[in-house]
Amino acid sequence: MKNYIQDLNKAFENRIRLGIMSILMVNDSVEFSTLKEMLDITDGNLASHIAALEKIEYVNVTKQFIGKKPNTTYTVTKAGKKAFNEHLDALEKLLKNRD
Amino acid sequence: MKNYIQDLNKAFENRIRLGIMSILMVNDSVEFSTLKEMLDITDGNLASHIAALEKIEYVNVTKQFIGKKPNTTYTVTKAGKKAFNEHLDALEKLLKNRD
DNA sequence: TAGTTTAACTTTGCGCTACAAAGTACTTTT
DNA sequence: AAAAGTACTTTGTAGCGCAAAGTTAAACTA
Repeated sequence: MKNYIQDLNKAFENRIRLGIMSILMVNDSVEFSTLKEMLDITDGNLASHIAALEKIEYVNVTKQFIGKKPNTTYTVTKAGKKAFNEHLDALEKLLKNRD
Repeated sequence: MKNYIQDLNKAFENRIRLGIMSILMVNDSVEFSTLKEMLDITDGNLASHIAALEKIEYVNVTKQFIGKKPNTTYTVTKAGKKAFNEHLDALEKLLKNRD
């Protein structure tokens, strides 16, 4: 049996980061507040997980003003998409393995 | 968007426990040493993860002697199978979600 | 214009987790 | 008698996850 466990990405082990990525993969751009609501977590917690994904360059941040309000949106980077897809492939193989 | 994140099982968040379960799901009974080799981790680490799965009754342990050697084998319980399948369902839904 | 609110953080602090390494118990092999 | 094998348990450390509180800057509010 090949060891697909090694191919799982540590960055996506946490459920919240898994959630962030799965949302960003199917939405071009998502706001901080939207993510916060979807995931139902505290803003601090979200910020720290996003920061982790930003640091490894899986997620891009865009800060702007919409009207008078600050607005932060996130997108997944090319590297992030690749890494996430590889993670899903590894997951799939791991779980379908029947040696 | 329904929050499938909540349906993910904390017990399976760790990659090693995910690996243990995925192996036990498709093999009736697996030895300690086999698991250790397949997962390529230290025996202490494996023992502690197995202990966690045992404690919540997702895994059964059987100790016996084969010839002169002690032999410990593990099987997944009914509850373990159910929990793992539910976890996989949640994963699938989370990742396929396109709202 | 002082005080409150909103958005998006950052910092703090604590409890929990993961892991390697070392120690243990019992047995077998040398 | 000593070494090795099986399956742990214990120890110690570093890191993580999270809520809560603190921060910044701009914007309404009285």
